[in-house]
Amino acid sequence: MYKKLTDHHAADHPKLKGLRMTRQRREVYDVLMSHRDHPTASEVYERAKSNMPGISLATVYNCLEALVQHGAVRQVHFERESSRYCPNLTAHGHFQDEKSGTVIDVPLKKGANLTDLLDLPEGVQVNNIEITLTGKLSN
Amino acid sequence: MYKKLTDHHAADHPKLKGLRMTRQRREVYDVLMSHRDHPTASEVYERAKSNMPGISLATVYNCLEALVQHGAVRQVHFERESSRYCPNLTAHGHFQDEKSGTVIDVPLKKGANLTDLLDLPEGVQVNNIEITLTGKLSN
DNA sequence: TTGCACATTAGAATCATTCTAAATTTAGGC
DNA sequence: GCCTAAATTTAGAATGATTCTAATGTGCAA
Repeated sequence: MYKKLTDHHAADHPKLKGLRMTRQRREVYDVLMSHRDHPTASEVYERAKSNMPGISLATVYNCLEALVQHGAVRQVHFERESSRYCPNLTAHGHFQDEKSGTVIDVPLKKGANLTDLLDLPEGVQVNNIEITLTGKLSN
Repeated sequence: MYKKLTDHHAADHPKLKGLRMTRQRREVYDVLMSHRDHPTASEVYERAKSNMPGISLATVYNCLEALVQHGAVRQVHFERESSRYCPNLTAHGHFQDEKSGTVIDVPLKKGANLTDLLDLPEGVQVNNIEITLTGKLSN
């Protein structure tokens, strides 16, 4: 007998409709929702193992990809570092401190529309935007 | 006898002051300035070889890094694809067509200041900004 | 409850990039 | 022009994140 998959979890988010809900995907999603920092796949793997010791790294990659595909989670990239994962679905960018590597969300100001600033060619359809800043967090 | 390094080249750009100018760095910089698309290191390598058959891929990586370090060239990243290199030093973002992979510059509108849109914490020092868009180029 | 399309898994494979250590070259001082 | 120290180039090995493979397991619609 397995744990019933209908128990309440963070994973009951509307964005997850249509995604086959396995224990592993639920666990990976719960890890992202509960920490809300910007973990890499390996960090998600380490955290997921504490609840689910048998989960594999390949599965963590698979689950993260499925969640990204379904728009439940966003991928964040700095240079060519490991991808990081962010469950914040509002319009925002990311700032990384050069010294510590810490990543924080950078909200867009209310009513701000990035594409207003950009001189895009006619007729392009934009599906994804990433805004990444790096620098020093002065504290 | 080598080709004199004082011959006129695209590489005489002011941003190159203070950078020891080797034949290889000059060649790599010339490749970037003359095509102005957004080649990967391997693409730069292929192009550089036609003028300088003995150049190595490791050297192309080294030269690109030196140019980026000196602010003469910028690195552009889409997801975790190979880094691409861009000699356009004005404030701009990049758009990648999902089908062809083509990358184009996206200028910021005149007078636009990205950080006006962002809700940055007090006292952060921003050293680099990347704006990357992906989608479909409808033509 | 069952069937099967889809998921998970361990380990191998891939591939961009960095590292290593030896040979070469640059730029500056004479 | 020549010499030297320090920086650069080079081929090939190493690294490391991610993806692939093929065998096993499972969610869920009927």
